[in-house]
Amino acid sequence: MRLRSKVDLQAVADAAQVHRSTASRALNPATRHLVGAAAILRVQEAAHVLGYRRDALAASLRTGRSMLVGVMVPDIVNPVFAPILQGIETALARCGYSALVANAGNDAQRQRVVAGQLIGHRVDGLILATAAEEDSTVSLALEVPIPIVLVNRAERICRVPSVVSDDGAGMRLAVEHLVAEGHRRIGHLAGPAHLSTGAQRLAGFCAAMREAGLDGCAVVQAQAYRRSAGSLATVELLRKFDVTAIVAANDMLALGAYRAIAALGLRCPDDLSVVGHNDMPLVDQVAPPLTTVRIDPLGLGGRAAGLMVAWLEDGSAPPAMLHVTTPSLVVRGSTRRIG
Amino acid sequence: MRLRSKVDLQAVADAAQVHRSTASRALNPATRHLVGAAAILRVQEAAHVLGYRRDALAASLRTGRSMLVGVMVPDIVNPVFAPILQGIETALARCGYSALVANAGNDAQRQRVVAGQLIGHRVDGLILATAAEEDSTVSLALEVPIPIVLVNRAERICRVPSVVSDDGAGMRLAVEHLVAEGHRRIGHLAGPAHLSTGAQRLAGFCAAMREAGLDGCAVVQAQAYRRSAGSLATVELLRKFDVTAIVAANDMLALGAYRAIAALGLRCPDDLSVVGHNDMPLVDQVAPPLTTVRIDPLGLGGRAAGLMVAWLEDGSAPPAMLHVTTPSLVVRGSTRRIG
DNA sequence: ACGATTTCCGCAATCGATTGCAACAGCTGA
DNA sequence: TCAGCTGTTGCAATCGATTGCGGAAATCGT
Repeated sequence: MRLRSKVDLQAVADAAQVHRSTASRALNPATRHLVGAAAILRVQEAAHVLGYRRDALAASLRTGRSMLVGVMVPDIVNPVFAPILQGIETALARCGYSALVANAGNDAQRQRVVAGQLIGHRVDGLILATAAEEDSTVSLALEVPIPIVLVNRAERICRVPSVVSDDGAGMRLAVEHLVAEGHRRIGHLAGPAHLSTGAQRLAGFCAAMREAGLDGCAVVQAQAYRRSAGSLATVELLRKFDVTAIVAANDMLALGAYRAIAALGLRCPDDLSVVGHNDMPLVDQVAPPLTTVRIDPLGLGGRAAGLMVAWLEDGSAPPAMLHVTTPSLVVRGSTRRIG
Repeated sequence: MRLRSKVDLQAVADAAQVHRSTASRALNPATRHLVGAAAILRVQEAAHVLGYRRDALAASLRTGRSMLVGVMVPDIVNPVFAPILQGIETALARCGYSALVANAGNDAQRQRVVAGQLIGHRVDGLILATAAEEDSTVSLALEVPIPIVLVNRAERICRVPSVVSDDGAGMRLAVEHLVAEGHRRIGHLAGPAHLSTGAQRLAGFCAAMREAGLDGCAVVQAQAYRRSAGSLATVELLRKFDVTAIVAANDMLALGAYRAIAALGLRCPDDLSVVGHNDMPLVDQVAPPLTTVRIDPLGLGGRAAGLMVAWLEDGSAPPAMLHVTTPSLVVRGSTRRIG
């Protein structure tokens, strides 16, 4: 006597006059061929009539697979991550997986805790958009062990598959564009050094400047990828160096630079050109429209999810290599020809 | 003989020389008082040494609670939803719950499918940011039944607890501001009529116009909350009506209006004032900075999550009422005094 | 018509944690 | 000394679906 007459597999089986196991097989496309046509019909009919809903939880317990992939982002409000998430979700969905998204913040310890919770919920794998150059959550995943893929940010030494935009190439595009527009004194608004995007873009900037025969030491580092940090760093940059253009490690920092420039009574691009990085949503409509390095966030997310699915289906870990996508430059109104 | 020597509760119990059940109780703060102090110590020690990780899945199967709340948004890339999600997540986390976020798109049928998947994953409740004025996913949830709360968008007739911003008040703020600035001929860029935000804001606009003694029939409806739809609708609005100001149902539409205005060779705010709605991230830095109605997305999300948790903990459904938060107006550069 | 296959289906174990029930030890008070 | 109580612990059932194994039934060939 069940008060809450839940429709479980048993109920369907009873209604269809077959055994639970037969009902299970009839309902699962992969095992359906083991069941007679008449039985399949009866079971499907019964399931439909009773409004049966398969309990993924119980199935996961038995099969050991949840069809869930945990995705960690540092800050869901940062528009950069939305399209990456989108790319991950659609790619996962195509293969029958869902994303369990967690907003983990920037603190490494909290990230580990959150990862632990995801693992506790039996996610089949982890995709991190949070990785630091030396990331303890990656270590955790390797210990457990659980499949893990990095996206957007990679570790310095590559321990797991990672898909990132070519940060060096991106900075070269930015610097070459500015040089072509007549700029010589170019500053860099660097991101946090413990993140690959911060470190790689700084390195790329310096390399590009050297290649152009310029001195690349006009660098100030922002504390975080936030507008406020970008403003602060810009003020410092302009105080220390005499530049005509700024390459920011990130669109958020570039927007911070906009504010600082306005606050100092200067104008962009008349007094100062600015180049961002990521081409995140809406930067085409800020004032002035931001010239920026476009990464392909949907592609990034899609490839990361693809690697994860391949890992899960194949069962063996893919090589711990860097998968790099090439960025492009979108020239808008924040850069101008000088001299 | 287990090849993959998984540490389950049994392993911990063995190491601590107690029964599984004792180990379970010792590890659960709520039942710990039933266990002797010595045993607790041994169990905790063993769990720590073995690196035991509680399997939330198995626990959920037994207890019937997953501590997961499904959250559906129509478009994760739309920056409006990020802060709402943020609010939901932090409020849930404070109570030990996590959010299972699903990007369901705008199609009602797909939304039902996604909701079904969430339910299949045994989420304890559903929070919808996708609701239409008559929403079939809500019907689904009521049938199942499963706790459900609406956020940002409500149904026309309130079947479940819903927390929304006071759309009527928001439009009144917008219209009154424009009237105070000397505008008389004001148009409305309406959102989709099947969404409460579209319908309520339209109604609010008309009411506010009437109150101001003005004729409020300069209305064109956008097909969706996207910039492209906003552009199209704006072109039509300006073709049909001679207005000096536009109140958009949504910031995305307002940004679309910006584009259309520029494309028509006009300028904002010189030729046309524009007011948005939501104050989503970054609209403070578009050109010109958008005057908009600020809703409190974190508060919205937080209250929705709070209602959900109360429902889950209490066990009985809270009244199916509308919870309304009052918006405020943020005056920036897209509106100007005329006459 | 009979043995050999193939097809279909039921049985029971399994995943890992939780929890009602009962047993048990040690203690108190009569 | 024993009934009764309290505080701990063990036992076994339970949540719901999956799946290896073996047997029954149906089909086929000769």
